[in-house]
Amino acid sequence: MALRDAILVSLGDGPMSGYDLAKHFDETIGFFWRATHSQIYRELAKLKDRGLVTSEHVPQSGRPNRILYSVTDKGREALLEWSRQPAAADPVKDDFLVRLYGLEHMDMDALLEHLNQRLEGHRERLAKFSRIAAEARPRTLGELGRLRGLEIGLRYEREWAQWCEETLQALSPENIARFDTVVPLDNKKGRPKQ
Amino acid sequence: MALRDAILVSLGDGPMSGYDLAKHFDETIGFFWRATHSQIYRELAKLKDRGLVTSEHVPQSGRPNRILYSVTDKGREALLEWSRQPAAADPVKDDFLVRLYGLEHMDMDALLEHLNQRLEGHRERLAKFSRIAAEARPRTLGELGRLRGLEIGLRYEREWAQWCEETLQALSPENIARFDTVVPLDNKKGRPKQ
DNA sequence: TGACCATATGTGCAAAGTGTCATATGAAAC
DNA sequence: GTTTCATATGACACTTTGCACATATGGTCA
Repeated sequence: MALRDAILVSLGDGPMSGYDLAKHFDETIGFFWRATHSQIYRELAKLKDRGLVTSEHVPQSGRPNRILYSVTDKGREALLEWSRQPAAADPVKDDFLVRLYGLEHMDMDALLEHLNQRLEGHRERLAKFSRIAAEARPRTLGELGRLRGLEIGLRYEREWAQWCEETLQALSPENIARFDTVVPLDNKKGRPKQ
Repeated sequence: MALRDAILVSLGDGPMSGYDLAKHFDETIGFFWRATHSQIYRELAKLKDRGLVTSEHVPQSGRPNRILYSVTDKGREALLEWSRQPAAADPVKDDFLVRLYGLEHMDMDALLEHLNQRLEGHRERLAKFSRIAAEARPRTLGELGRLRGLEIGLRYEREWAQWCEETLQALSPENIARFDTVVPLDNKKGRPKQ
């Protein structure tokens, strides 16, 4: 139940509406935790019921009114209590690695293409994170923590990018040629090319 | 919907029972994908309904009978088709990084303790993966793919371990002393020590 | 003898998460 | 003029996931 806490942490930066939070989850905190707007609105309703946040209606002209949420003392206490609980280690769940595990049964051309796409994504995020990290000058504890988060994101993207390059090399036609002597039974239809 | 495919890939190694698969998910494929036995049994039932696997009852003496599942041609086709679909990038979801983001609102002592625990886990898995990788001599495409999977696991654990060390350093009492001038309002009860 | 463990397959239920639709409005693009 | 976009909140259906429980049996250990 960490969506609750991800929201409370986000509201620590100041009052936000559900819409703001959804954007915040897409951008800032998005590397660590994801949530859709429907999930967020539902969770906000629960948080309000339990008294962890308060809401305030802000009329707007032209656009729909906003509902600004703020953390209460009870909410801050809940956060503190949460931080004492053991942190759930996030299990990696990766489609692509499952495919690699069953490499013999896959469409190799498609796999290489996906690998290239993936490499590109990792490179882009690596460049973005590097740029932000280079300019960071943490002055508060909060900023220090966020910089450490950025740092693991950076390492993560860097390693994945390098791994993609290595894997593209390892799975290049020249390199897999010698493995092709072992053709699995079920690939008679599956791999017409090469 | 990749649990389906993770099961089909696992069954590519040969017929297995639900119980076998659950163990397989705990051990071999566990770094990429996780599933509990209840999830697996339910998914197997669905797969059988759709004709992607067949089942065979194997009587045993003493223990409950096993039900061995095998992939059908239709199942192999489904796998191949799946491998052509874009691979879903796995969103990182990490309690601990959310806490770091809201570092000002957390219990620092507890956080440092969790960080140490985490470091230990990463080190253990790093050692384990290194050991396995050192002995690997891939002879088939499948083995090559599994080695590549192991390689990213290794890199992942290595970077996390290093990051934990760096972060422990960065959040050591000496280093955060100068940040302590900015004491958040809500920490009056939260951080009695230090 | 009784508790517990490993094997083996399942069900029930609640929580968590995803995707789509509904509603409302002004501004900009075509 | 009509579509589309950005803002803004919410309902609803659906799937996925995880936990606890149910059932069955033989072996091990205290």
